[in-house]
Amino acid sequence: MAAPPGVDQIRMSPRIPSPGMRAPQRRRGHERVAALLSAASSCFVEKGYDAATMTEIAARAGASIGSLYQFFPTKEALAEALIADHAEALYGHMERLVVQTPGWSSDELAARLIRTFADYRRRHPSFVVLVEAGGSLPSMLGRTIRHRIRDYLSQILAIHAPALAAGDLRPAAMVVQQLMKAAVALHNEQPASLRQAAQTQLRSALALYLKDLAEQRQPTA
Amino acid sequence: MAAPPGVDQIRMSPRIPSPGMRAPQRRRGHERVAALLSAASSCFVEKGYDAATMTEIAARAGASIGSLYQFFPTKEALAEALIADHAEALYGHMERLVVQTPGWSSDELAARLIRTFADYRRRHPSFVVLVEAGGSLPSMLGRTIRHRIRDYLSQILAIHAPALAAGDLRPAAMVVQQLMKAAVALHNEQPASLRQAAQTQLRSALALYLKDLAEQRQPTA
Amino acid sequence: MAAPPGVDQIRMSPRIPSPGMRAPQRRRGHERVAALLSAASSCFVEKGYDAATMTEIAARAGASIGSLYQFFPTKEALAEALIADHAEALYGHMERLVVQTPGWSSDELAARLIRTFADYRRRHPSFVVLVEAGGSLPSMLGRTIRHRIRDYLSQILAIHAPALAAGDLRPAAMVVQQLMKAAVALHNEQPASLRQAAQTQLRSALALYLKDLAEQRQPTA
Amino acid sequence: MAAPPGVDQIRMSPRIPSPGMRAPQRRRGHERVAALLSAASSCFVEKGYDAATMTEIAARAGASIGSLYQFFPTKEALAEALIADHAEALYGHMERLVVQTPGWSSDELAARLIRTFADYRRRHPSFVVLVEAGGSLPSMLGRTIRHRIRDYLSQILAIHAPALAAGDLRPAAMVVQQLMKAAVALHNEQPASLRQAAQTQLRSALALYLKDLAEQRQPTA
DNA sequence: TATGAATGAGGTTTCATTCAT
DNA sequence: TATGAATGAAACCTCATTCAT
Repeated sequence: MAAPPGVDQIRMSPRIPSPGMRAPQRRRGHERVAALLSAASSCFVEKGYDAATMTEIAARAGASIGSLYQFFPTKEALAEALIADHAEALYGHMERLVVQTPGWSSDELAARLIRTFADYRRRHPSFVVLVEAGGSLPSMLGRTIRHRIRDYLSQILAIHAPALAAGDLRPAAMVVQQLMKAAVALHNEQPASLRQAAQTQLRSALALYLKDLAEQRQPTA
Repeated sequence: MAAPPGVDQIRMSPRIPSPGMRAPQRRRGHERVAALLSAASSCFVEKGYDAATMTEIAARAGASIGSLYQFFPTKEALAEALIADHAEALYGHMERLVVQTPGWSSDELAARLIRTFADYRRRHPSFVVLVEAGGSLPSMLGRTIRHRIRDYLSQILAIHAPALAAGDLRPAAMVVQQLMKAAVALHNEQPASLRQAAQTQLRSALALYLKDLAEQRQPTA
Repeated sequence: MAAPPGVDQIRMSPRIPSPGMRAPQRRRGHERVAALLSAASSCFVEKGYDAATMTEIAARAGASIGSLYQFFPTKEALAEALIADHAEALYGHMERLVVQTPGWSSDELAARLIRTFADYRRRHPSFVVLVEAGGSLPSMLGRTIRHRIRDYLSQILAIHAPALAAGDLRPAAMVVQQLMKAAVALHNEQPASLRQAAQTQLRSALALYLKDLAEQRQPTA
Repeated sequence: MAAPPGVDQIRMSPRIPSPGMRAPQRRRGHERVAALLSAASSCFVEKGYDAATMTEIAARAGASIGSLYQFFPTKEALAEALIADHAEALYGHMERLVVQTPGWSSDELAARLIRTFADYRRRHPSFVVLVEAGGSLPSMLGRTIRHRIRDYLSQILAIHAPALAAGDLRPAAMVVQQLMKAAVALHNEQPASLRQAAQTQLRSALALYLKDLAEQRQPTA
């Protein structure tokens, strides 16, 4: 189930057309779009949003530049289509986590959260690149997604630490979110042994924090 | 003592020229270099490394494009000079922290670490932009600095958690480093009340982790 | 059949794309490429390789600068495409000379050689400029072509002076090649009467040399 | 007596100031000028007239750019000063040849001519570069020098071939001049064995031509 | 629809030359 | 006089985007 390196897993099934993207009408069109998104993804990962060029993306997809613009009217639209695709997948993961949270200890929850995000980042490397892309990609999508992820995390925390004051929910979710980013960032570290040790440590830090949240104010009850 | 928004604090005293930068030799030159670095810093912060243009940087510094290139032969050299300057300041902070660590509890250490990094990021916003800049800024400096910061954190942990197994030192330092990045990232969040609550939570998470490290294996003693 | 002054004769038929040049694929593209090569040729002749600018070449061809770079990714590639075209023509002339050599006296051979080169230079003025261009055009093509021309001359000499020692063939060819360069250079001289007289003299010098080569060691036979 | 490679032999003795060059007033100035000319010479040889930069020339001479412009108000003036110096040396050689011509056979004359020019080019490599420099160096000096050399050659031919019709003198001188250029060009050829063989051949061609000139119309007398 | 050609503003960088100290 | 800073026109080249076939 591993993706070829540098190529994100993009849904090839009929997609909800993102805004700014013309919906392909036929089978042939779908293949094109998938190839274009895949090419875009690997370009963005390898060179970053700014340095990736529409011409090269088209070439890598075996398409002409005109063809690329037929489906994605701007570079930004292309990036946003990718982000939207990736976000959809991430939302799915989060929803599954929310459902499963009730049965988990802090240790288990910590492990699942970190594994989910680390795996996601391995499978969707371009997501990170695009969401972190500086002022050059002036999309609001990143912000929206971050907030939605934060919502999922809030739900999870509400389940895991039911006694937590309502006002502490979002700040805690923000911290957990940052720890997820950390888990993702650690994936770049070399050598592998160090990376794994660090990930173990991070899991431990997260577990401690989650346990603390879960125990908070419970004596009050 | 706060810097004007978007303008990093740049040393105006005679600088150690970074590699690739031509050193000014007259007073006029030093002033120019300071103005150029300051202009560069704000441009990079506002637009990111790629989108910032040499032309605008020169204009903002009230200099001609030729003047800019007199001292910084490439855009990359300019960015690296900035990074090097900022890194020097950061090293200074870290050294002070190392010295002070012995007297601190986990709570105090967590608070100091987070405050140091959050303040630093407020004073040197361009540092973050440049160190995180993607493939477009192909400098190795970021890597070097990250490793050196990690060294400082290892020292701090060795003092704070003397019983920690030597092999766990660096992984733990990596985790702390990621938490510092988190503290820095939280500085962008709005509104302020949420940001402060999140920072409190982060401090708590870090304190828990540090305490856990400090207590580890101590029963053995 | 004379070309307009300063404009080389460029093949308008589908060209073999030189290395580094993107091949046009539509009719419009072929016309563009021909216009661009022609404009480049006259610019190079008038100003030399260094002083000719891509901007002016594009303008002279009635194309935008982007169009120029679409087909020739660098100034050097443009020059090399020109050189390669011209070289092809020159090789054709040389092959015809080789075939005809057997029937000629030294006087005739001298006249034909000189006429061939002088005519060629009148029709392909940019060839000379580009092949002699100094370090600024770091192409290896010039070298290659020079050697190949020398090979043709060696063949001609082997036919014309069959008794010549094999080891003397290439040195003699080099001398003949230099005399060809001289014939080409004389084309710049003014006034015309002087030029013609000089060319007559040069023909005579070449004829003497060829005759001497042809007679060499023949008593041995 | 060999010059360091790549550095022309420039007169260090008080020089006749070229037009456009301010005469240095004192000893110190002379050294400066000599260093600057030497640096310029090697730069021009290595990179060609266009690619050589005033900044690098100054740096190589251990001088500041301001200092360079103190003595040579433009790049062109610098090149012309160099040319003028070299030309002076060449004129000296030619004058000595003229004086010695009467005693020489055609073979000897050919050998002497070729040796003179080949040696000269080895000692003054920048002369060739500058005189051949294309439209970028719009000096008339090259033309003037070429004509003066042609005059010397005419004198030599008048002595060596006294029966030659007056109208044939200059055309013949032009041909000899081209052969000298050939001798100079052959100096670049590799390997050395081939170069020497070619030079022998060239000497033979020149000798044949000179002998022919000398014998011409003599039966008439 | 698909393709490749066309566009041109704008980016980085160079360098001869001038100027102020 | 000597130095290094300042200048800015202009060079090469890129690339998102549009157009014509």
